[in-house]
Amino acid sequence: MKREYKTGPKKAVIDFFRENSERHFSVLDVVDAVSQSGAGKSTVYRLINNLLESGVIRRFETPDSQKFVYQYADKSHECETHYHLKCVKCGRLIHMECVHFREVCNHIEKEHSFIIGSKQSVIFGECVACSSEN
Amino acid sequence: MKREYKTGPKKAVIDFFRENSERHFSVLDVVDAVSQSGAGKSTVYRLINNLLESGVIRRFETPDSQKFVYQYADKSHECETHYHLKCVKCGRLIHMECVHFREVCNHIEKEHSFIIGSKQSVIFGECVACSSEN
DNA sequence: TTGCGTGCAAAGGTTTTGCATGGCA
DNA sequence: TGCCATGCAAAACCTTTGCACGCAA
Repeated sequence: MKREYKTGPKKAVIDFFRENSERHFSVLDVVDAVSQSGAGKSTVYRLINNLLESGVIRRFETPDSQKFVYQYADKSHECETHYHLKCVKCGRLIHMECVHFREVCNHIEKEHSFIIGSKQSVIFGECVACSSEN
Repeated sequence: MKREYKTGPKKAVIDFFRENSERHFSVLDVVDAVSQSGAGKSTVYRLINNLLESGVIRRFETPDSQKFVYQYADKSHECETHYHLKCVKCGRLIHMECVHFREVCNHIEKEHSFIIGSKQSVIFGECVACSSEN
């Protein structure tokens, strides 16, 4: 049986993600952010992969770069049942409850023969704040 | 003023994407596929970046791997105006015209204050063929 | 005391870059 | 002939791995 230890680096990484849950970071951003706590690079890589697998954080692609970014997955949200909008400008993730959207998903499943994975799908666009800046 | 040359490697890469427009490939897949034509690795990298920028191909993330894949962007489809479903199993890209979906996008823009970028957003899920396999 | 988690350094893999050459127009 | 595109090799980068040690339980 597998035990799990509570350690400094693990706490540092989780805290960092939680305290900045509105934003996303590349692995190296995180390495940088927690380096003062003494956590090494490979540990951060290992932790991020663990957290990703256990669903504590989520992974996103960025439109411009080749790198992935990671963001805290707030478990207080019921992410199984709703949909996600992500602003390509500021990175903000919006958890959207929307009956109409769910109805359309059902429609797509019936009429377009496609089962939408709401967990895997992120709809990109621009949030109010960013679009009003233009 | 910038001229553009018609060259062997360029033709090989574009042809490969066009002839396999239903599927997606990593850069190294393409390197492999066109290697017989004599095209080198760095050239393929450069070509893929060019084609991506000019919109001839599109980039997708893969759910499991750290690598991106690329797929021919069929210009005969009016991708500005419709939506995209992509099967996470087989990679098939479905160009969906759907009035209901468009209505919901308008709804989201008005009520949820979020402007959906239909070009950037890909909805992941499972196509009929793949979901009936289970 | 046990064995998981860590740090360091090295290895592995992918992508980019520099530079001389080749070939399209 | 001019200059863009290419191939090769090296460099730059990012990520994973091996191993010995430290530390939580």
